[in-house]
Amino acid sequence: MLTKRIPVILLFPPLLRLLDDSARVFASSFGLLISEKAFQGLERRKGPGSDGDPGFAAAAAINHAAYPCAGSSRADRGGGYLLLASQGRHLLQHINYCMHRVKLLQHHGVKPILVFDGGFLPMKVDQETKRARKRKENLERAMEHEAAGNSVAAFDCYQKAVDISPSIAFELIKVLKQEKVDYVVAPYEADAQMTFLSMYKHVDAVITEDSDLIPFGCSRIIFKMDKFGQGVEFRSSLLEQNKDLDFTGFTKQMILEMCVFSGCDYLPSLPGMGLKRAHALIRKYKSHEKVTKHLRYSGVSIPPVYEESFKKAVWAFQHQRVYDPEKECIVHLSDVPQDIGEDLDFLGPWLPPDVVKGIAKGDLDPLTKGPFQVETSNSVLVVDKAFAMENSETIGRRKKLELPVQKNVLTNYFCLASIQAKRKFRAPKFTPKVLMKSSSPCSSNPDSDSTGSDEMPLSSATDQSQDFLLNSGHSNDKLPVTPSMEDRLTNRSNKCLGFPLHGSSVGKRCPSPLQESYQNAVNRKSHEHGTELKCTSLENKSVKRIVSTSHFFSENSLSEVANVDQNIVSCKNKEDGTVVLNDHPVSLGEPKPISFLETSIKKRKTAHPFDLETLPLRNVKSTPAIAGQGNKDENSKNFGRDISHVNDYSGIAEKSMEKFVSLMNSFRYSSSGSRASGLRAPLKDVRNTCSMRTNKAAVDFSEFSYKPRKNTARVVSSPSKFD
DNA sequence: CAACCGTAGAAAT
DNA sequence: TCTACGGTTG
Repeated sequence: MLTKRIPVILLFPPLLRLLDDSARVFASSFGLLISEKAFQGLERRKGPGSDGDPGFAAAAAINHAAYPCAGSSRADRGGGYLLLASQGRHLLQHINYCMHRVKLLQHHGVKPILVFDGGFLPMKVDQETKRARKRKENLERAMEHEAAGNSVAAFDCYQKAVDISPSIAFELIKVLKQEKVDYVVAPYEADAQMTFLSMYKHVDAVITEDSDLIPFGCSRIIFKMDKFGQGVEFRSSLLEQNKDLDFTGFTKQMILEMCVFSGCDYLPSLPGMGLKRAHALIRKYKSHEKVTKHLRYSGVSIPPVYEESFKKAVWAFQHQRVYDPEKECIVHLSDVPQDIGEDLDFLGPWLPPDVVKGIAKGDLDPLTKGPFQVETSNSVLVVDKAFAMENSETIGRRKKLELPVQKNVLTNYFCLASIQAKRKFRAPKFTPKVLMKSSSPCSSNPDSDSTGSDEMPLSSATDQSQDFLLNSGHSNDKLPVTPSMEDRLTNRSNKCLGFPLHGSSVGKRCPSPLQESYQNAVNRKSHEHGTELKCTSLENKSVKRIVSTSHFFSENSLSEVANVDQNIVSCKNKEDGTVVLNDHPVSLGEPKPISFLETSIKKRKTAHPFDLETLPLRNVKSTPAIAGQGNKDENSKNFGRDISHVNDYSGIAEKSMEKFVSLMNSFRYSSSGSRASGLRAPLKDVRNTCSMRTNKAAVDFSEFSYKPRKNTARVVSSPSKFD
């Protein structure tokens, strides 16, 4: 998983752990934006390809990586073709996995937009070249091993020498084009791009594994979404209600500075400075200037460069260059301040509109800014062959497809907790009126009580993926498409957004037998999740672009899910007879009391000093969302604030949180238990003999000393550059 | 000085 | 995720 490879990112998951109230387990699938990182397992390693030649030119790397496969267990299949196919299998797994997620979201009426990483930010080039160097070393080592006849060791090194993610992205984009799923390749970082889309309400939420989205200021993030569509939701608006760390009075700026202090991609943290200390310091001194001042005053020697680097890191979070799909040009995430200086290249060099557009569409290599060097036809061939091979294998033996499993234990923990909670979860008594009209999946199906059917979604997920595979494999022979409301809707939304691609649209083919089996599986799953579907539809009131779910299911008249989902769509239509984006699907009446919050949050509920309005929202409106009324714009703008639906998840959330908190209680922050709280005076004037953690942005901390420890001397990196 | 805490590196996956 | 370590608290 990505976070294991990049220590810098590791620094933020602790923050995630500390979020309880604002990070809630949600039990329905929603959210509109998927980062490729959400599909973990997708990236074994982030960064350039071997030989310092980064990015998408990974096809060459595939050859290298594939080569040792011949010597491995797959040798029996023989030949170079197999080598590539073997790699293709990996590609396929990832693509398959991604598409499963896409379909899952689409099934729940969510329109995903996949966001890919683009070029490197100058600030990160150091890291990337280091990674590239390591890969090169591994490649050389692999060749040595190979020459020595040690194929196992060689294979190991070959694996380390390869960056497969660009090739996955490249192939995935092809599939996305075929499937008419929206995507966008960021000019630089996907995180910034996703934040941009979220900020300007092109999407309602971001699904990702990367907690960098928090310092970026993304207001609604869904972490660790599993294959059931469950995950942990983060809302910046609920941050104040967090218990483990007290964020009351924190502005977005403070959160950002806290994160930078504790270490980020753009700036390594000071030794001994972790999230807790950063939090305590920011809490007390409010701004990074005052914090550094205080640290210096306390005798900590901080290099003069630090403040400048700190500012740059903050700016990189705030003003990074991203692609504006509306204007079809490169823009800053937010307007740059005056004092930022002349040279803005550290935010990502400016790019001409045609280039950045080409990159966004996946037509241009974000690194070379030119056409891809990859031999497309070949790779297609390889992948197609791999598809065929995979299919014959999986269908023939009905072998369980090896989807990348979420290995993160925290994730698993959450999912487990959610599943456990789900077993005991009963339909909320409160049901939206509109939904009552149709046959509810819960009421009509005796199995809707999900007890004991946990394996089901698993297998259905597998089926689904396989089915998808099959379809993709034959995706050239597309069946006639009938124009529909959804199509119009789709076109419209695309037009207005200017995304590279089309609208979503899954179910435009006649259901194949496999598809039908998938449908059945989905239906069964839907029954199981009946109540959650209702929640989903509740959620959807704030979802900006709901497309095609009903279409998908309308071809399967048996689907009760379809009824529900169609209801949503029909509600969307009812205002003026045409499909309206951003409309409320259901009328909820009075906002419900928030039981979850009431029970688990004792903190005061004051006006939010956490200043959401500091964000450069284009359509800012402070009117609180009132469920069931208001115009469409308001709905989408205020989605982050209407938490009435929380009611429905309370059981799940409490259950999960209870376990979560007990597991994570080592992180408990109690204001009364003074030990952890408050500021610890750092050790004074002790020379920091240790080296810095290595793979971070290059900042010279040779002068710096802060809470040094003996054991830090064990750090491997030889600080030659600090000499 | 025991108990506890946060950080950081190693190990496992 | 696990664990060792140095540091703080009372």
